[in-house]
Amino acid sequence: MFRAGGMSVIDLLQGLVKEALAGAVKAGEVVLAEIPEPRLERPRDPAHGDWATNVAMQTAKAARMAPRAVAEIVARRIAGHPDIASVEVAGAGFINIRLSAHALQRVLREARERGTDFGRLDIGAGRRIQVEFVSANPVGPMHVGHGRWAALGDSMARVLAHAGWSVQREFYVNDRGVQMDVFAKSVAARYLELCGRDVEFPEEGYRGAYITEIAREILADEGEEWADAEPSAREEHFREKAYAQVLAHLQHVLHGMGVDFDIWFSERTLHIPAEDGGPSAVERALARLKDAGHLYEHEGALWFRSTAFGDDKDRVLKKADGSYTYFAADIAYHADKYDRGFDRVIDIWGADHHGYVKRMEAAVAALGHEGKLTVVIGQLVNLFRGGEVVRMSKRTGEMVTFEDLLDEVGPDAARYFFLRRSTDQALDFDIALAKEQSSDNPVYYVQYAHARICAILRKAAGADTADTSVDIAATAAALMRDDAPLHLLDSEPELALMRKLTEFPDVVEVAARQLAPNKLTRYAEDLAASFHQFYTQCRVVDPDDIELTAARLYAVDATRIALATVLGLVGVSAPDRM
RNA sequence: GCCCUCGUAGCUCAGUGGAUAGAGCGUCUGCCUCCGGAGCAGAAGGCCACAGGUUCGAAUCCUGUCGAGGGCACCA
Repeated sequence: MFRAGGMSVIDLLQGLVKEALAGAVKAGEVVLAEIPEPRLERPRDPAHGDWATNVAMQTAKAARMAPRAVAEIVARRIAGHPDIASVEVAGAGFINIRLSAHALQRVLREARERGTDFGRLDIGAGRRIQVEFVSANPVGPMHVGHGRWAALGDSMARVLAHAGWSVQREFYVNDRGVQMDVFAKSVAARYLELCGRDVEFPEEGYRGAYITEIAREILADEGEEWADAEPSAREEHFREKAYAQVLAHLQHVLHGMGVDFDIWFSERTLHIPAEDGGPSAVERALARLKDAGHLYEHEGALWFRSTAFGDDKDRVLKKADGSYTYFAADIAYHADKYDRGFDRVIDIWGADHHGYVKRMEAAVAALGHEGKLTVVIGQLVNLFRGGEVVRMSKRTGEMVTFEDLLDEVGPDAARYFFLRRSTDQALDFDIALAKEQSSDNPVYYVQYAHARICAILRKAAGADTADTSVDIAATAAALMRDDAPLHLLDSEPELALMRKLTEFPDVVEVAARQLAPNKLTRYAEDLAASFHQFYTQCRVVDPDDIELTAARLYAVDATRIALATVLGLVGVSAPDRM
């Protein structure tokens, strides 16, 4: 693991510990065939130091020594380094390390100098990764779960990019199949009703009011000419009109939350013949599996032997009637992804699709890309309003859509709440809380810290603290002194703030590796808390102490940059004023 | 019935095999002559669902039981 740009604190410590252990081995104090990569962590209890490593426990067995004995040897070799204030051996063999104020102060320069690149890593090494998410059927409005998956996918994409991957966002459009037909029939039925015709609404049709809206628009645009048209022609025409309208709507709503896709991939294109008239993508994918010996025929259908790759049962790809299953198209779709050169593919699916994971992994393995697909299961969202469950009826189509929610709580609160829970947890979303502008609402807590910093900067620049016309970046740049005496920052709240800032690159790494954007919101709240504590105890702008003011302004601005950066990864705005 | 995910403070949830298991909300008590009180400090609150196992060490890994949600089509 290495990081673009400067060396982070954790890298420094890891290097120190490893060097110390290697030195001990070389000197014959410890006998080890292999030096492990030491793991550093922030202890929960501050009495255990700033950082701790359990490397002595990891190696004690192989070295045939007591863990504490190994720890003592390593500790002795680290002590005395200018970045280390103290080293202690504790407990079963932990090595507790306290950083010198000097080492902590360096993170402020790192943040200031790197700006929005603070915490940027190179663990992706420029490799290409695709995140496919939302992929809602273009037959109606998105539900709230789609909104959560949109926030998840987009934030994952952001944090992966920050970790050095080359990221593409993709939306798979299921624009063929039974649902599209039902959709078309539903619109046609409403249209005929509007024309005063006596029609029976399809039993399994979509009953949402939006269907009538679409029908009404077609009627306004094209009149009643379709009422007497041949039914199949009418349905095909309506399907395309309605599809285009819904797709545009999906794009509009997602854009409203700051989620924009690079590619909208049409399922239909997988079924049309190649440009040279050759076989379709689906046919090519099946041929590939067939050549590799993974297909067989049974009872008139063509099957994929997915059980050979860990699936529960084999799956049909081509039905007895000659048509392809959805799964066949999905295999072709994934084959296409890898053909496009992605080193890794992430699919975010709703919890209702988790039964589909094994077969998809089996297919990807059969195509020769084992291990390059990660399916993330996004759990659903339960809506509450002031503690009361918001009831929805699928039958009547009455529901609170994602768009409704976005209109009511706004994109910042929506995204922040969607990301606060781990991905595999069902989410209880309280609309009343998300709208509340108080400390009960974590998104405001974090944004308030940022706005508060901006107010301090305005104050320091001699402007009114509430003057919105002040350009914060320019103000900060003008105020900061490269020679600010950072060594004055040695009180506990100041040190705590700097310690928290040193964690940021690590948070980015963990969030990217675990595909866990909820680590970002948690960190944002921790950092905001550290700042608020600092603010309460440390007066920043003090005309009687120019030097301390310069140093604290430097720390405050480093915090502003870190807050803005982490909020950027979450996809939430960092307001100058609230 | 089989498969997947989840059971952690009154509530909502963090917790990458490590030390006395954490946060927010809620409850109770304090803090504004001072840069934004949308803030800060403190108190109370736990058999990490249960039972075994793995090891120096388990909320975390394995097995079983109980409970919650979801999935089990030649649908998409």
